Amino acid sequence: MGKLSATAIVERALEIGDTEGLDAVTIRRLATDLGVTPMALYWHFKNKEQLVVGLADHLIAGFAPESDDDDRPWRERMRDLIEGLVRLLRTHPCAKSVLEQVDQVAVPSFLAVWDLALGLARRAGFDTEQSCLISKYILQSAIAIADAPVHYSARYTPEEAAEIVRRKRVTLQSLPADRYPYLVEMAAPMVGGISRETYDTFGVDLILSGIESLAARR
Amino acid sequence: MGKLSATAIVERALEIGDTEGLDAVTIRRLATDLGVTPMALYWHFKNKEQLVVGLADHLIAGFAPESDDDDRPWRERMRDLIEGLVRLLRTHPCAKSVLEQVDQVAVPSFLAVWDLALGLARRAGFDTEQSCLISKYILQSAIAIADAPVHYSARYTPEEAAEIVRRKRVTLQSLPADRYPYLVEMAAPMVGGISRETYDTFGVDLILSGIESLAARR
DNA sequence: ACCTGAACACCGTTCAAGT
DNA sequence: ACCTGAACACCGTTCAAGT
Repeated sequence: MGKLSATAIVERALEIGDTEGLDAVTIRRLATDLGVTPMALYWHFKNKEQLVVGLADHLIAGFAPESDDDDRPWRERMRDLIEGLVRLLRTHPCAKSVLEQVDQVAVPSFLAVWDLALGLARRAGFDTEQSCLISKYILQSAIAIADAPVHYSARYTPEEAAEIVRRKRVTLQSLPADRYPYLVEMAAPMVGGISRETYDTFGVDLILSGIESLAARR
Repeated sequence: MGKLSATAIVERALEIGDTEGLDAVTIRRLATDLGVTPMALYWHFKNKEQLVVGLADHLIAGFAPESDDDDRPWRERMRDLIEGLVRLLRTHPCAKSVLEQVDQVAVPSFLAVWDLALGLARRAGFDTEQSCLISKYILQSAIAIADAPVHYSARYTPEEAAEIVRRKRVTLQSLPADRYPYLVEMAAPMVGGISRETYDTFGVDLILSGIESLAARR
């Protein structure tokens, strides 16, 4: 049989993480779900930190940055990269937590993304320090764009999700309007009512145009 | 005497968080540090989640966004906001984790920052949805800028910090240069050798110029 | 090679009780 | 109002042992 394997563990962990949050992904929970003893997991992963590395690697490997023989201009390739990150973060609700918690240097596929971003930034004309900063900036701002709260779908039924959004909106709307005038006014979009177009195209434009306008200055 | 108080707990928690990481901030650890029983903390905070809310509120209240009677153009005010966030994240190594973990809607001073950002975005000419996205984007990209690994100083002696940076650099440099050419080449700045000027001025410019160039389009 | 059993040192939290 | 004691249900992890 060989029921247990590293990928089986990772896949179940992502299921739990996406539906119940990364905090619910625990060695013991994983073990009972897989019909096995908690200690069985320690043969496949040295410890929990390495499990999270496995999760991150699995997630990022899914949207593999295209190969080296890509002759398109850096703007297009960088847009692809950012859009890929945003899509990843949208598809997997727990990707944000995973990428925040993991030691990124330990994740091979993450290093590949990093390297790609560095190369593109260099090609755009930035120096080494600036390129380093830009490559971190790309991931972090992709998180900002993808972080719109549309993730309830995996975790709840549509009715439950609507109820949660409603409650959050009411919370914001019942704040003192003299102290937080804009929050009260914009409670609805703030809490999840943003259109796909706004955060997919406007959001990516926001990131890219900053990079482009600084690239033009050198 | 009244040794124990909410602010005393928060201050000790921030000391631990900044020097040993937020994971080290535990109810029980906090209690022994403060010479008290773990359960004593539950009188001051309903649970650990509320403690983290307290941490976030304390952190953000420290750099209070200026009052309403500020007639300067939105660019300047937004630059101040971003610089303040970056400074906060630099001063407190654990601020990043705190802001990532906390339920931001529950933090009063965070709502004030959010409201300010929303107002400035509206003034820049963005619509409601775009303004919501921008206000999230500002915090997240500030994290990207501030996240350069200069934080070891609080946790280690200068010699230890140098040793850690050296080891990380060696790790990057010993990667296969054919797969990660740029990472290997830029290992040194990537791991902490970025100059203050690059991430303080270039980084803030990066964020602002994206917003400005999109604002100009409408 | 792959998994189990028992045990250890840690968590957050509740609930009744003290002053 | 403010804190303690004892207990509960969870963690991750080690170590020796099984097949």
